[in-house]
Amino acid sequence: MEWFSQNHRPLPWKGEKNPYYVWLSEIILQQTRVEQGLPYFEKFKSTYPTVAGLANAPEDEVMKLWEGLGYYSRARNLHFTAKYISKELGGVFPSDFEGILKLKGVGPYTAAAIASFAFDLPHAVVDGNVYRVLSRFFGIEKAIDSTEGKKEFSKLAQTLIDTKQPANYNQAIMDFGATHCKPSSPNCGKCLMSLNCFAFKNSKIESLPFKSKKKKKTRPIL
DNA sequence: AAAGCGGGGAC
DNA sequence: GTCCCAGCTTT
Repeated sequence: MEWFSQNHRPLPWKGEKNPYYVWLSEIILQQTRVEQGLPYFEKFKSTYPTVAGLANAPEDEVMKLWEGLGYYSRARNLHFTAKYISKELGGVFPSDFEGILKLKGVGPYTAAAIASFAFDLPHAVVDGNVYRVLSRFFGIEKAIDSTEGKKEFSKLAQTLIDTKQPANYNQAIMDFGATHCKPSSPNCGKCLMSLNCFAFKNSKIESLPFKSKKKKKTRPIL
């Protein structure tokens, strides 16, 4: 958080408290780089300023707006959930973790993100950035793509969160992973925590985090 | 537990 | 080519 206080990336969803906008940004950013998702967030926000607007939009219009972003089930679930919130929940976004997690297209990461950013609830996010930062700093070699590994990281993350400012903590650790503790060529040279970092001290920056799954094979040439 | 889903940038 | 990205759903 000290690092974060002096390394701000100004992004339109930072500090956002409207759960609809937080949700929208998080769905768009699933497995998607910030730079790629940014214009889509602006498009959706201006086209559908409210969840009711999104709910009332025709399906093909929503899909057309999503075009080019990939993982199209996200768009279908986005539209479905907007209709659900608008029609079944009276337009009121769920405000507790369990309720948020029930929404179609919302998993553990996104539920924690919405809970913390929009409602200041102390749920730690665990995304690709968090896996990387925690595995390196604590020297956790358990596979991040295994059921057991996910449980362990999630449990650890939850013990680390600053319960007084969960939104700021979650933003900080993800930004730190995205721009400082990067997958390749992390900026260990000027890292506030390198002297306490297991991976840095043991030359394991390149081998952490550990994944067990084989690389996806190229399609055989027929 | 493993597979399926995508476009795109960095190396 | 390979890896990874503010992951989730289905098998």
